[in-house]
Amino acid sequence: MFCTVRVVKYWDDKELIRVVMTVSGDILLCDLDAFFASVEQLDHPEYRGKPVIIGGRPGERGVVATCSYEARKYGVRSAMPMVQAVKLCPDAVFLPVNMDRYRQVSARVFAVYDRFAAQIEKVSIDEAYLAVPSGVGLETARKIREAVRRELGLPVSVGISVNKLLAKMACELAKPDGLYRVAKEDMPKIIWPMPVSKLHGIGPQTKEKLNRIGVKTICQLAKFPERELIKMFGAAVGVMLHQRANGNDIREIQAEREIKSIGEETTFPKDVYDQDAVLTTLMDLAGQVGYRLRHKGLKARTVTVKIRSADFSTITRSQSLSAAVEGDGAIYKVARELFVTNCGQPPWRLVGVQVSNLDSYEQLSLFQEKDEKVSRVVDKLKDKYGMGVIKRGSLLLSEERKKKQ
DNA sequence: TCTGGGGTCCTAGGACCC
DNA sequence: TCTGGGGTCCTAGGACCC
Repeated sequence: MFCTVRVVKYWDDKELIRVVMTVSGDILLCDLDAFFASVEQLDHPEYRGKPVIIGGRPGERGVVATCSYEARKYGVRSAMPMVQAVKLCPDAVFLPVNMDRYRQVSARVFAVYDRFAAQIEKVSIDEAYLAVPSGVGLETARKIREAVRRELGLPVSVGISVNKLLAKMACELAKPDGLYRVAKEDMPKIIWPMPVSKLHGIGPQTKEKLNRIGVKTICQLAKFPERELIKMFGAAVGVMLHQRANGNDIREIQAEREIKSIGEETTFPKDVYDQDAVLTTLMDLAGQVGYRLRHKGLKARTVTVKIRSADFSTITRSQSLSAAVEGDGAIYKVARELFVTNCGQPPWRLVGVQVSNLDSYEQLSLFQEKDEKVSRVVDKLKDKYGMGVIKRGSLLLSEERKKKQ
């Protein structure tokens, strides 16, 4: 990036070698406020100023994906069960997730970011880190906020600091619709008094564990002996906690990120007792995963199924293959086998299919050719007529039933 | 009050090889 | 009869994030 200082520290002879890197230059975290809700309010002026809750259908299984700040006043939060959101704010506007539309708007926002920074890391549909030269962070943030507001009508909050962690935390302070800069020297005054749960990377479990040993604030964590943290959380996590509490973060801006896995899962509207019905869903999911895999020009060596029972207990079972696959049928074959041998007793609540160990595309073996040719024809139909046009699942399943008889 | 769906990274044990 | 050390891969689960 702009300037790098490395300090290599040997700790306890040879147990741990730590590298601390200071990167100079400003990091911005741009986060679109209540993104899905903001887009809906933009597209539907009648929703403006009202509590808007986006997620699963009220009354069915599902959670809140995003809600507008008006809804947050009632205590509604992301990831909250829909049933609870309805109770808290029954008069809200409830909307389903319209991901295609949000992706469209997101692309236009990122195009604006592109004009202001050479290095951009897309974190999610509504969040990105930008690297800009040292000293221009604040000015760039103002321009970005102004441009996104003027050109797209959306509020975006921006955190500015010297690394990703502090930029992220600055952004939390900036929300809603603001900007905030945290200098490294501000750590003790601004960040340290906060509870540990506010530190990016500390979730409910780690918070509880820390609280039990009397560590409640980020300041206490920063001053807690690192080797004790390593004993409690393992080397990687222990060091990470210690570094972050002290405001150190060596993660760089990654413009291109390699895809590690592709997965699809479904929670049934009602628990399912019929194994064949689950297998039909599994086949459908395998088809969706295969479609995305091939579209990225990838093949997978590992297939994983996820099975959640009615009592919410969840297991995953995976199998790695000697040769990478990309065909719907090949993925399904492994997933089916894994499901049948591990599914336990009905009813089931959720099934999922995931592929990992990804390789870029290579020559087909004769053995795989037929399945993959069929999958490609199906892809073309889906591209042309939409995802619902054809389901190989029903076709393959009926063949399976014939075999059984 | 029941708890989505898409991911990433880490841990830990076991197999296997040299 | 007691027993190495390092490395890599695989598997399962868990924590966390958006």
